[in-house]
Amino acid sequence: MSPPRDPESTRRHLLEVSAEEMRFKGYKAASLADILNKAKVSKGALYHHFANKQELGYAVFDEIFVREFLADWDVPMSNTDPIDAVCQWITEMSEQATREKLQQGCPVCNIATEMVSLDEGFRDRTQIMFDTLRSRIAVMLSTAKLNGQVKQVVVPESVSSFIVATVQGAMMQGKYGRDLETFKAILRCLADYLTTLKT
Amino acid sequence: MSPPRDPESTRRHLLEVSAEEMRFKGYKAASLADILNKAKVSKGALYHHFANKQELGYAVFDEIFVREFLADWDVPMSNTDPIDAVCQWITEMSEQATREKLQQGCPVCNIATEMVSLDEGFRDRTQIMFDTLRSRIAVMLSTAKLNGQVKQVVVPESVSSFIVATVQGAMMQGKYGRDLETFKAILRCLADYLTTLKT
DNA sequence: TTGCAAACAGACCGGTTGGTCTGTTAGTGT
DNA sequence: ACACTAACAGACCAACCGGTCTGTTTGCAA
Repeated sequence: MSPPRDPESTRRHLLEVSAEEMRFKGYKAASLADILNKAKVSKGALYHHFANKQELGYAVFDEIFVREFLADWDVPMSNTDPIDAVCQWITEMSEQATREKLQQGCPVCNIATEMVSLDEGFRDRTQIMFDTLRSRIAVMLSTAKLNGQVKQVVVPESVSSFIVATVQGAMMQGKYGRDLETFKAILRCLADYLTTLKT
Repeated sequence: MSPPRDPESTRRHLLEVSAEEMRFKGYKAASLADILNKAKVSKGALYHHFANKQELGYAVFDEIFVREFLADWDVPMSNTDPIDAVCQWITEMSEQATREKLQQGCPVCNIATEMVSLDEGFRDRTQIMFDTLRSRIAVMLSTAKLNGQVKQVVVPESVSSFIVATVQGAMMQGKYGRDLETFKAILRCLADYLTTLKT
C-alpha cells in the first residue's frame, strides 16, 4: 500500500474518482459527497488539494480527459501515405470500440457540451484542445499536399475539421443508439471519402 | 390577451419557457424555480399540468425540441436528383447559420448527451428520433439508387448515418469553437463527398 | 524533543432543489 | 342559485448542494 500521508497520490486518487463520476454523470451532476464517499477521502482533504469544485473539474478535464483524448487521437505518422495512416487509424479505432465505451461517449465532448456555454474555463480549454487537434491533422495534410500525395484542391484546414467533426459525430450517434455497427459504418464512409482525396 | 384561465395556453407557455431554460442550461441545471419565475406561473399550476420535472422534460423534448429538429431536417424532396437536394439543403443550412444559434448547439443533442446514459425515457426518445431521421434519408438514397442516380456501391443506411453524424459533428465543433467558418467548411466537405456518390 | 506547517477529518451552514399539501378561485353543468 | 371540479396559488418541507471552519494528526526541520 501507499504510505499514510502521500499528498500526491491522494490528489491523484481524487482526480481519478472524480473523473469516473463525471464521465458517467457529467460535471454538474457529479456531487462532491459521492466523490468523497467513493474515494474514501474527507472533505477537508479535497479542499486542501482543490480550491473548489470548478478547479477540481478543470484538473479532471486537463489531466485526465484531455490527456486521454489527445492520446487516442495520436495518429501514427507512418512514413508512407498520411491518408493511409489516417484510414488505418480509423480502422483500428473502429475495431477497438466496444459497446460499453461507445455508450459512455467521449468525456471531453460530454463535458464540453454541458459546460461550454456556461463556463469560460471549460470553453477555453475545449477550444484550445480542438484547435490543437485540428492543426495537427491539418499540418499532416499540408505536407501530404506538398509531397503530391493528395489532390491540390484539398483544403487541409477544412478536411481536418471534417475528420474531427465526423469522428465525434460518429461517437455521438454510437452513444445515442448504443449501436456499434452504425459507428463502424460511419467511420467506413469517412475512410472512403479520405481515399477519394488521394492523387 | 388570452382569457383568464386558459389551461392549454398555460401549459404551452410553461413548455416554451422550460424549453428556453433547458436550451441554455440543459435539463438538470434548469431549475423549476427559475422556470416558474420567468413564466410567472405558480408551482401549483406547473404540478397541475405535469406530474414532475421528468414529465416536463419529456414534454419539452417531444413537443418542442424533436419537433423543431425534424422540421430542420426536412430535406425537400425535389423531383430532381436527391443528392442535389441534400447538397442544396446543406448549403441553405450553412447560409442560415448564425453565430448565436451555433453557440447554443442542437438542443436535442445537448439534452441527449446529458441524459441518454442516465434516463431511459430520454434514451428511448433520442434513439427513436435518430432512427426516424436516418431511415428517412436512407429511403431517399435507396430510391435514388434504384433510379440509377447514385452509384450502386452506396449503402444507403451507412451514408444516411454518415450524413447525420457529420452534420451533428459540425454543429458540435461550431458550438465549441464559436466559429461559423469551421462549421461551413465541414458542411462543404460533406457536400463534396456526397457529389462523389453520384453516377 | 519540540515546533510548525502541511495534510487531513468531519461537524456545520446557508442556499437551492424537486416535490407536497392545503387552500382559494373560476368556470360549467344542472 | 348552487354545487362541483378543474385550474391555479403559494407556504412549507426534507434532502442535498458546494463551501467553510475548527479541530487533530503526521512528518520533518531545527
